[in-house]
Amino acid sequence: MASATVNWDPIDQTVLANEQVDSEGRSWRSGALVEKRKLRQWFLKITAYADQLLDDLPKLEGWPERVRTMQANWIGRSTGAELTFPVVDADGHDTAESITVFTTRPDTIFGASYVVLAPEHPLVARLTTADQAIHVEAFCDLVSRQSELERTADDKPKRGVAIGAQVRNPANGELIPLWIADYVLAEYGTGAVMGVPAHDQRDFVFARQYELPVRQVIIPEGSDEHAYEGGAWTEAGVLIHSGRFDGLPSVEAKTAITAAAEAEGWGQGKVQFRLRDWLISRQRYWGCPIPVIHCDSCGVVPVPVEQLPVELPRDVAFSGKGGSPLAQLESWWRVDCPCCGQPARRETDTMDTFMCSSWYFLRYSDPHNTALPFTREAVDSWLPVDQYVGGIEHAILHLLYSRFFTKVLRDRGLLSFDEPFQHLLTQGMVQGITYKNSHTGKYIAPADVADPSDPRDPVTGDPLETFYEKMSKSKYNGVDPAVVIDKYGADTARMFILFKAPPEKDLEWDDADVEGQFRFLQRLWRLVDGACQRGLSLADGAGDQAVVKQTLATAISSGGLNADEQDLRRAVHTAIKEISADLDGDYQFNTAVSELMKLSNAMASHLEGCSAPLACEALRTLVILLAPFAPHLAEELWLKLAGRSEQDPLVCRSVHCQAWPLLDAAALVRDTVELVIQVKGKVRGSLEVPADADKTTLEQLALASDIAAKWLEGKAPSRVIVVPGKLVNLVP
RNA sequence: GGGAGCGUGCCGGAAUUGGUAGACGGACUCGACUCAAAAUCGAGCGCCUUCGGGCAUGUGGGUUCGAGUCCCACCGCUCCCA
Repeated sequence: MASATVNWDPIDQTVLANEQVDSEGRSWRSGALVEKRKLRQWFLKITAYADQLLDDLPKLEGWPERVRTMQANWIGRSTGAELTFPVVDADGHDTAESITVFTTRPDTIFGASYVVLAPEHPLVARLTTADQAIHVEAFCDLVSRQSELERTADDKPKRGVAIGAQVRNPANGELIPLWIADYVLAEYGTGAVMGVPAHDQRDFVFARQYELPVRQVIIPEGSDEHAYEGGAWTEAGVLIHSGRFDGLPSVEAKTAITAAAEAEGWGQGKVQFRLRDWLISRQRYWGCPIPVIHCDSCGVVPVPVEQLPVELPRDVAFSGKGGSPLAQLESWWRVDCPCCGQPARRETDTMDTFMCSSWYFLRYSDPHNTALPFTREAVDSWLPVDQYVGGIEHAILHLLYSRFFTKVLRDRGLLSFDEPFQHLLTQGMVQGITYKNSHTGKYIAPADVADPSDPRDPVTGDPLETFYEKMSKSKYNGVDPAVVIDKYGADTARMFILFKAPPEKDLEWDDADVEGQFRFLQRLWRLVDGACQRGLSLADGAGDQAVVKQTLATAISSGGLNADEQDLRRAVHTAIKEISADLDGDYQFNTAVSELMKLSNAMASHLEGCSAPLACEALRTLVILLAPFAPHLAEELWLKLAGRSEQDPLVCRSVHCQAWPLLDAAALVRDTVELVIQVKGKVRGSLEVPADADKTTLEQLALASDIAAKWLEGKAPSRVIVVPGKLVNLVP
C-alpha cells in the first residue's frame, strides 16, 4: 500500500491503473478525462517482474510481432545512470541537500547547463528562494491543471521557472541554476533531469526559450562542430569540452563516465523502466474485496485464511454519489481485528477487474475443485493455453497482467510454466456501415438512408459520407447478428463472417455479402438434393475410403477413370488438402470457405458424369468438410444423403462424428500440365505437356513450339531456364 | 519525432513464399427462362490498342532469366509510444 498521485476517473468516481488511461488521457471504461489525485492505494509490484516480462517476449513466437513490440514499449527499459548534483548555498558551498537525476545520456554531463525538477518534487518548496517564491507557486498551480499529455507532447511549448537555487555539476564543478518545468514528471525516474540543450531536443527548445547556455560536448565523428540551427545533436559521436573524456566515442563514454561517477561517489549505473506498479484499488462495489483489515494498534492485518473469501454485502444501497458504497455500509466494514480483537475497519476498496481476468484461464483446468483454485497437477497438464483469441485492445492490459500472474504463481511453486499463452490471435472487429453528413457533422442511421447508392441526409438532402467504422451507438452503425440469424440462420451468419475477411482483420459488415453467402448454402442444398433425386446415397458407408479404393482398383483394369471422374477427384482432394492446411496453423477461414465454393462448383459441372462410388466420395467429402463451417446444414445434408438414417438412434453417426477426410495425393496428379513459355521473362503462350516430362524434354518441346519460332525469330536462345511442371523461360 | 504493420480491379480479398497477378465472392453488364419481376442458369468484367501487342500490384530506382513477393529511397494510411 502506498500513497501516490493516481489517475482519478471523475465519472466512475474511481482510480485507474496507468494501462487503463489512453493516449488522450481518457479512461478506458468511461471515456472521461482523467484527473490527478493524491491517495493511499493498493498496488501489485509488477515492476519486480519488469525484466522477465521484457526478456521473455522473444519466447512468444506464436504472438503477433506488433503485440510483442507494444509490450516492450510499455515496459520501456532504458539503461543509464543516476547522477547526483549537490545543492550549493549563496556562497557556492555544498549544502547537505542534493538532486539526483536519471539520464540515459551520462556521456553528455559536461554539457549540462541547468537541472530541472518536476514541479511536484518534494525539494521544490524547501529550495525555492524568497524572491522566486511567488513565481514558483503560480507556476506549480498552472501545471497542476495540465494533463500529462499537455505537459510532455513534443509540439507543446515547454514552460518553466528558475527557483533561485544552484547546484554543482559533479563532473566539472560548474555551478548551474535549478529550474522547475512542466515537461518533467514526478513519477518518471527521480523526478529530476539534467538539462543538456545541445544534445536533447526538449532541453534545446527549453534553453532557447529561456536563454540558457547551449554547450556542445559531442560532435559527429570525423566532422566539424555541429551548428545549432535545426536543433539538438542526439546521435552518437565523439566527446569534446569534457575534460579527461575528450576524444572518447560517446558510446564508450557512457560506461566510462558512469564508472567514474561510481568511483568518485556522485552517481551509479541504473536501469529505469517506464512500467509503474499496478494500482489495483478501485472505489467500486463490483469487484473482489481486498482482503485486509485496518486496526489502530496492529496496522494492516490480512484476513485469516479460514475467513476467506470476503464476500460482498447484499444489503448495499447505491446512492450514485461519489465513493464506494461499501465505505458507507458500516455493518459490513466494522469488524474485530483478527490479531487483537479490538474494533477495526475492513478495507472497502475492491480489486481492479483485471485481477480476476489475469488467472481465470487457470481455473478451467480444475473447475470442480472446491478447496483450491486449481491443483498443480491439473494446471500443468492442461496449460499453457495453445491458442488464445482476443482483441488487440488487450495487447498491454490483460495480456501483460496475465503474464505477470503466471510468473508470480510459478515462483510460488503453484505451476510450472513461464508463459500463459503460446499462440495469440488478435481478431479484428466488426465494422458497420456509417453515414455522416460532413456539413452538419451528424451521423445518419442506415434505416433513414433511402437510396444507399446515393446516400443523402433525409432532412437537409446533403450528400452523405459513407465509410465503415467500429460499431458505436452514437453513430447508428451497429449490426445485430440476431437479425441475420433470424432471417438466414446461424450457418449463413457464420459462413459470412468467416469468408468476408481473414480473422485478424476488421470485418466490414455488408448485407449484400450475407445474401451472397446464403445463396451459396442454398446452392449446396440443391446440389445434394439433385444427387439424392438421382438415387445417390451414403448409406452403408458408400463413398468412404475403402469403397473408393476398390472402385479405383477395378477402374484401372477396365480403362481407368473418365475425364469427369478425374477432374472431380482432383477437385475433391485439392479441397481436402487446402482446407486442412487452412484450419491448421494459421487460421485462414476465408480461403477455406472459398475452397468449399470451388469444390461445389466442380461438383456442379462433373458430378453427373461420374460413377456412383466417385460421386459419393465427393458428396461425403463435401459435407464433412462443410461441417465445421455450417454445422446445421451439414448435418441436414448428411441426413438427407442417408449417411445417418432418421430412425438411427446412434448419435455417433452424425456428420460431426465422422473422421476427417484423408488426402489421396495420387488424385492430385495430372497426366498433362500446362507449360508456360516465357521469352525473356514475358509470358508468350503455353503448351500442353506430359506431367512427368524431364527438363531436357521440356526444353526441347519449348524450343520446337510455334511460340519459340515466332518470338526467337530463328535464333537459338543464349540461356534456357526450365522449372518442371511450371514454365520454360527462353532468353535470347 | 521513434517503433510496428500495411498499400493488389469498382469493392472484400487470393497468389504453393522469387515462377502464368487478380483465385473465391460481391457489385455491375449482356443473354436464357418469365406476361413481368424475383429466384435460377449461361456469358462478360484491370487499363490502352492500329487487334500484332503494349501497360499494370502506392511512386522512383536496384538485384534477377524472372519481382506483388527481396534490397534502397520517397509518398500515403493504420496502430503503439512520445
